[in-house]
Amino acid sequence: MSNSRNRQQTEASLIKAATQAFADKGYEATTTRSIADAAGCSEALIQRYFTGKEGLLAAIIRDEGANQKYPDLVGRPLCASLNEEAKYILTKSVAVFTQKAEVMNILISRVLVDPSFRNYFNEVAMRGPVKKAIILRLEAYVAAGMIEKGTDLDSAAELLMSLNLQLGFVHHQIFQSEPKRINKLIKEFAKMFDRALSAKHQD
Amino acid sequence: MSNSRNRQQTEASLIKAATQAFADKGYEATTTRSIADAAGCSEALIQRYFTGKEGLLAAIIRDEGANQKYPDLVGRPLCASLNEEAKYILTKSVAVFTQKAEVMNILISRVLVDPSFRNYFNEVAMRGPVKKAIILRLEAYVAAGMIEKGTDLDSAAELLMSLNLQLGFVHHQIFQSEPKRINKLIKEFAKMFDRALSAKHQD
Amino acid sequence: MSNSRNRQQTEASLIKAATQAFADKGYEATTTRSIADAAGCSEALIQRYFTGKEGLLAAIIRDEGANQKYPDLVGRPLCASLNEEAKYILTKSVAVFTQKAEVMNILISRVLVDPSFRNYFNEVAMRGPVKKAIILRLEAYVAAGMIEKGTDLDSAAELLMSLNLQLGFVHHQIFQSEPKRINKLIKEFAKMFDRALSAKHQD
Amino acid sequence: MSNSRNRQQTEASLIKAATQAFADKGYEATTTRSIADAAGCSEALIQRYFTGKEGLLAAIIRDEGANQKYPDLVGRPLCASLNEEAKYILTKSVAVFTQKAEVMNILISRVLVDPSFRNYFNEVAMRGPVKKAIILRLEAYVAAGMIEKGTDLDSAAELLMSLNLQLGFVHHQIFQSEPKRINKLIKEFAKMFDRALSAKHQD
DNA sequence: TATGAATGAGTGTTCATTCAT
DNA sequence: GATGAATGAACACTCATTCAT
Repeated sequence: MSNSRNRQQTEASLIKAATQAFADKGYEATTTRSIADAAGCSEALIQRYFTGKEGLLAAIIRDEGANQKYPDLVGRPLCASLNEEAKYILTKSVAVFTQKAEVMNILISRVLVDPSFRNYFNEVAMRGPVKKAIILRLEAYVAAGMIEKGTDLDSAAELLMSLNLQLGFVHHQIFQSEPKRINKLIKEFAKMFDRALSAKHQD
Repeated sequence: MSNSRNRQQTEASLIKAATQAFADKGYEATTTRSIADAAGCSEALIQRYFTGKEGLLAAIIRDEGANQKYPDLVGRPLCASLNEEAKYILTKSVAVFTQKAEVMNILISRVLVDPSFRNYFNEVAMRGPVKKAIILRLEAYVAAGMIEKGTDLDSAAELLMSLNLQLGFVHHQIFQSEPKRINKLIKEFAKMFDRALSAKHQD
Repeated sequence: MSNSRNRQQTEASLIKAATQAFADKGYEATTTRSIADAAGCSEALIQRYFTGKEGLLAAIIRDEGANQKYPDLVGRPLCASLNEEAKYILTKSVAVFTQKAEVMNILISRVLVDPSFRNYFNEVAMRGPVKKAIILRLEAYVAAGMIEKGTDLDSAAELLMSLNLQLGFVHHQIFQSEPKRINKLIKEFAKMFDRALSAKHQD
Repeated sequence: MSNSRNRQQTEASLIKAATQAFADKGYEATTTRSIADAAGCSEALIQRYFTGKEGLLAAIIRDEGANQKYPDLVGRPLCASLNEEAKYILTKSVAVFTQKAEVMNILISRVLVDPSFRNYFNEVAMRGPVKKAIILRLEAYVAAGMIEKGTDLDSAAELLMSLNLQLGFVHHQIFQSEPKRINKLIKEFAKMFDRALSAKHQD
């Protein structure tokens, strides 16, 4: 790792080490020295490559944003039921939170402390695009007559995102609930979501 | 203010000042000096009274736990509908989050960073007692035949708590959504909750 | 010196140590660590008492300005000749430069590097008051008929100050010329000054 | 600019950039990186070509010494009066200070801080040769009967050099007095110099 | 040869904490 | 009991320099 004379590789090492450390101990409690040690390079490179600790944090989030894609939410054929759709979205969400656990932790903990992160978190990083994609999806179900007319889709999307947060962050990350428990909740949440939104069948 | 020879009063001043500061800037970014200045006393008293910065944080959370009560969740007569019940609980929750905004912020941001706070957060401070109260409440509605039989009450409680978090913390605290918007969400969430849980009427 | 629990004394120690160090090695090459060591106290006190290295420099100069007095230039009876007056002023100037050698060195070397010091040096610290005093003095000699009419007193004052600098700073400080040599120069400078300014006697 | 494969050209660029920077901000406050940037080449070349920052400073001064010439002080015919001679020398001096402003600034500010520069400044770079030239010149005026017998020429030369410093450095460089003001001072200084040294006419 | 990646010693500064008064 | 003087370990960051390529 060390002295590799490969800037991109060194930058990647630093980002990886910093991501881990920030997620574990928090941004403030992490020292640049410990990051450099973990990355196997000199502390000064944090200054040179990222113009300091704060720039390294920014790079982590920027990187994450660049990699973030929600392709499979939009382009999929409709499910046979809202239950299945909800199950899919919640499962996906937990998977995303799992995969990006560290960055998620960093982002959320910064949002609590640094007001300038709020907008980013809300509009750019997490909620904005996800919410839009969910609403588009629900509109398709409305068009297919599967969602009760007059349902407020914005609120329905908020409800789904609320469940996403509950499962993917609160349960998975914070309480580290077991997969079995989480799957049970996904199943039940999906069932309730279905009942709450599905168009009532007429006899 | 200082030299008041009144330990209890000074302790209270310190706790109040620290609560504000920790909530605003985060625990790590808050200096003991700024706390002492705001409290109008000497920095050394933080050491003497609370054995340091960390002890002051502990005292804040201990204090909060001592004051925490959920009296009106349990002893109330049942509502006429689940919609009204949900509206009541969600409104109450937003109010509680509003009232205890600072401590909530501190607690949640510590949970993200310090594993030792997780248990406290889960079992003692927030979720444990609230969840139990909600489940008790829902059981009463089951007994009254207002909730569809076979509904998983634990999951239903989780759903309500998820909405609590979404409204009281994510919207109210983080995004600082306007009351109008929050009330709209409460109304729609309650409607969906009602449809998801209510026993189906037989003709 | 150390742990004296006497703030004023500690501040004085720091100022003394810093004055010596700044004069010897220059402001930039002096570390706050070395100053604190020399003063026998903790480095952190430089921050607390003077808000940093720069504040310590400012305090040194402020202190010097506060102590600076030119009482004997103005209130003295006129000398019997301009030669004696010049001798007096030049001797005095060398003495002042000798006494305030360190601060002089610091001030002048900062003037060369930091534009914000120029005004202070010119108007406040050195030239302004001294020049005014000299001109007042020369005017008295004009009134006494001892200075040739039509002599430009401003230029004459500049000449004297130039000689002051040459003797007190260039010779004494920089080249560290021996006292004997400096006294010889004082004598000759005074003689030339006398010839340059004295009113011509009419036969 | 870079990769020019022309060592001499690159060396010259570095010297020029460093001269400017050292004069503007001082030696210590100037970083090798900023010099390399301004010179349009790599930082490492400062090490290779000049064995480091200090060597670059030495090269600047060495270069200056090599270029320094005072040809027109010696070989000129005598002026009609000492007034004119002084005017010539002072004007010349201001011009030289103006032209070599950067190196002058560097040299003088180093003299204040680094004892090893003192000898160089005194004997080699500035005073030695200039003073000798002035004395030679004054001796010619003595021989021509234009300077009062018994005048100490060494002191007279010191006086002239003092005025040189006052005008060329203190006024022009430090206080940045306007040309008008400087010319006025030259005229008055020359007048006083003339009166101080000129042989008295016998009737 | 010239570059830029990399470094380590050292910078001023911060801050929770200790202790004499 | 309360203060403020004092501290030391740690902090992010700087910079002239080294060295593989």
